[in-house]
Order: sequence, then structure tokens, then C-alpha cells
Amino acid sequence: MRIINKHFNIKQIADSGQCFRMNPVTEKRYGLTAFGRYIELEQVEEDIVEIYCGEDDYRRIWKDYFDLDYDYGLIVDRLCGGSDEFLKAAAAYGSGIRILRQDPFETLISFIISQNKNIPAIKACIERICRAYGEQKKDDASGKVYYTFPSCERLAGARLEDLRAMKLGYRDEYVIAASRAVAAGDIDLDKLKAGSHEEAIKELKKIKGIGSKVANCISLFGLHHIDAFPVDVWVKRVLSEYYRDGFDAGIYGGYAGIVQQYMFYYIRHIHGRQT
DNA sequence: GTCCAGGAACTCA
DNA sequence: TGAGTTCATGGA
Repeated sequence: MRIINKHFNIKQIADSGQCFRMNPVTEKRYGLTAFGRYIELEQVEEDIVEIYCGEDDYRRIWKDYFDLDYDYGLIVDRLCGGSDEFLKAAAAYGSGIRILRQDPFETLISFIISQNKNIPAIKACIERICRAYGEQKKDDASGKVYYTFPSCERLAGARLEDLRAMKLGYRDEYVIAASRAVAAGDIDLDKLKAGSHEEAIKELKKIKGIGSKVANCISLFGLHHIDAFPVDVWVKRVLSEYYRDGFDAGIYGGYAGIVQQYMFYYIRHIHGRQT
């Protein structure tokens, strides 16, 4: 499927820290494992992405996954036409970023693991978990062997001693507890997705190992509450370097999470961070 | 070898 | 509420 969209850049999305299983195959081609499938995408032109899937899969899965019904140009234009110089530059630089609609459980576990780790380390941990607990599959189109992200039931049944080999550090017990809570129905992610961002944060923070930042990431990237505003070390850096007088995310009511992604992506670029 | 990472729990004031 | 400490592990 060929997608023509001025705000769809797969490299920017892959490097925006929201997903951990989208990696380069060649310079312009990326492989992505999500929802039990593997696909490849290619940035053909600045505003053209080729998604290597059939029209049926595109309509059922990937159109929604890449949030292609939403007009990111509206927000980029608004920021670029505004008076906030940092956001002007940030939005222009990351204008191809989109907020993916990822699987809630995968996002929950991924961001529990993410705490106090850099992105390559997070990716390595998740890959180990998928190899050990996920399902091995083979993509017919590319011939690529891949591993799906494990279900909550599968991870809920994991033994702590075994999970320890995944090198999650002290986060391993958080992962098991959270998986068991989801499997048991103590946490209803679908319900949190249907509800408000505030409600989701309140419920997510009840889980040990989930604080404000991780809860906001899960809300934004897993439940698609785009009014979430995760503050990690990089966003803190932005706020202290460029907003000495304070920053009110509330003025971007409704889409603060998208603004936050432009900030995150841009400040990392300024500091020369590739991964 | 040192510092840091999409932090959170815990302690103590 | 707020500041300081501790927690595993690996990337840079």
C-alpha cells in the first residue's frame, strides 16, 4: 500500500522513543513487529511511504496503527505559526512523527521496563522477552523469522527465576505483578482506553513500578490519550533549558502528548543523540 | 572506568 | 510535599 502523507516519516517515528520493535532494515526501509505480525515499510519519498502489506491488512490493522485518519498537519502548522520559538523548531524538525496506536498490554510492559534505561537497552530487554515467551513466526513476504510479544497470560505464568535471565534488573517483579493483574482482570486496559486520561493515570499508578512518567507513556502510546504529557529526563531538560518561567502543557489541551513528542525528538537531536 | 538512561519506591525531615 | 538514597543493567 502506498501512502501519500506529508506527516508520515518512518525514521522519525522509529526514533521517537514510543515504540521499541521498529528497526531499520536498510537506510530507508524499516521492519516492524506488532499485533502478532511483521511488516516492512519504506520511505519512498519525503511524503510517500510504502507499507508492504495487502489492502485488507492495511484497512484492518495498519491504517489504525499509524493513526492515518488524524491530521498531524493541523498541529504542526499551528505550532510553526505560533510564538513559541522552541516548539516552532521542534515541530518543523519532527513533522513526520505520529502517535502510534500500539497494543495496550505490550505498551504497559515495555514502559515498566523502560524506567532508568536507555532506548537500546530497552529494546534488547523486550527482544529477549519476545524470544523467550513470544510465539515464533515466519513472514512469508520477507522470509523473516520473528517473535511476537507475549500475551498477558503467558507472562503471568512466567517464573521470576526464569524472567531473571531476561536481565530486566529490579523491574522483573514489576513485570510479573502487572501481567498477573491484567490476566486476572484486576486492570481492564480496554476500559482505561475507553475512559479518560486522568482516570487511566489514576488506575495505572496503583500498579507497583508505575509512577507518573510511565503512566503517562502508557496512556499516550498504549491507550492513545493524546492529552497525556510524559516528563522524562529529556523533557525535563527542555523545561529547564527553554522554559525557565514554567511551561503549561494545559494550553495544548487535547494534544499535549503530540507536542511532547516533538519536544522529546528535537532535544535529543540537539544533544546529538542517535538512539 | 565513569556517567547516564523515556524512574520509582522508600526513608526521613 | 520535598529532597536524598537505592535499586540492576548495559550503552555511550
